[in-house]
Amino acid sequence: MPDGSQKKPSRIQKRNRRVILDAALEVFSRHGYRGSTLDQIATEAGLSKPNILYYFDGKEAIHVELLAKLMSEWLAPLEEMDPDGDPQEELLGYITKKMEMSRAYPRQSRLFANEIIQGAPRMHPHLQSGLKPLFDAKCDLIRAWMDAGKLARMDPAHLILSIWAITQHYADFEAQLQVLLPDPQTAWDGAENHVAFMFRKLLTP
Amino acid sequence: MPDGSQKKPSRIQKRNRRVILDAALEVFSRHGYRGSTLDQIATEAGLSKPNILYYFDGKEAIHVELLAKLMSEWLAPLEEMDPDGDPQEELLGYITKKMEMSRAYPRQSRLFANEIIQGAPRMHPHLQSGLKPLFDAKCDLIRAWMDAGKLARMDPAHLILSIWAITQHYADFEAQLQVLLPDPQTAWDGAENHVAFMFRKLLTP
DNA sequence: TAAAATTTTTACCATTTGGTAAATCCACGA
DNA sequence: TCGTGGATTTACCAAATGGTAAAAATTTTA
Repeated sequence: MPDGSQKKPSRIQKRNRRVILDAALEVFSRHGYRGSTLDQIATEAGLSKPNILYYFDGKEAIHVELLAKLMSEWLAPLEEMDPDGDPQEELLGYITKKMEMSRAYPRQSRLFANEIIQGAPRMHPHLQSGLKPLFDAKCDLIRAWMDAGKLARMDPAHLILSIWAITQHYADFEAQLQVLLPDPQTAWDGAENHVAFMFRKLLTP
Repeated sequence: MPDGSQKKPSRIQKRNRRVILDAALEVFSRHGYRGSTLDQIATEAGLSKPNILYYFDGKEAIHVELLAKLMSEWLAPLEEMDPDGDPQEELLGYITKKMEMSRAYPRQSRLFANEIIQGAPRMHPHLQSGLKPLFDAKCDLIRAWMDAGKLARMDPAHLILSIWAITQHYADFEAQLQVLLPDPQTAWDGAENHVAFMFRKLLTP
């Protein structure tokens, strides 16, 4: 009796939960929570709808699990920013990593964007308890770097927000990009170059 | 017999179409196309569902009309960028105007974001025919400014994309912002300052 | 003011949606 | 190999959804 149980998951259980979550990510990231249906997810997963409800307590449970997973994966690179490293290299490294994530995992980025645009109804607690403390800590770190004269002085909070804005944009607005910059390879290379150039110039004291 | 007809609209017709479009903007911008229902729009508009279908051909027709309106309003400030003005002031003026629009009309911004994130199914032609030519023209203009040594050299396309990314972010991710920067007044002032500072430094040769 | 036209409501409908109960299938250890 | 518990399907619901037909109410016009 799976869904939210605590027993050790069997091989088939692990496989199907993974398949379902992957299908759900595909669907939710495109249509948002309310715009997605269990039937779509079931079709995408190659399973029947009741079969999906055998593994998860319901539509919302799947969404919540995806968001929780997203949160930890998405925050990791920010956590890794080293207070003892070179400030500019640490920040630029973070920016590069975020760009790579946008390119490699656009679905996660869109899942997050959808949730936030819709007012973060299911993610609000996670933002408060997970994101906020880390955000504040990193703002302090960046401010300290600026105080030490290692970075140009500016508002650390808005600096981080700009980084998120630009890196996420390339994932979330892919459809627009494909119209404006038809060759994806050139577009991504150009994007990474531009973003690195932009923030290097901005951060240099 | 309204909906898509051509006769001169009566006073009551104009008022109700406006009320419906405003309600639809509220709902679509929050939940996306598929996540929104006619009942929600009807409630928000203070009209009955059949009454709404008396004024519009259907759910999709409302959405399409909103997107068309959005397109022209959103492109105007970009069009106004004057080739004969001072390059830095023109670009910074555009950026400021976009920030003001994000603050004043976050619903339009979210409507657009939702549509693009979902793959631009209804807006793709508009992007191709409306946005793309203007985008290319402004890229050429900016490149010419750079060639004249008036702006730091960089990829004009990605410069414009960065501007859009950051200005839209403040509208679309309002829910996140409210967690990270709880005082809205301070947040917006800080945002406008930061964005102006950032792009001034970036653009200065 | 009465007829004509427009606007709104009432009463539906077919389909979709999230979800359930029970029957059936199937893998695997004794 | 056979029984047992986990996995899957079948057959359903009740509610929600986009939409329609026609009656009723209201406004405009002659």
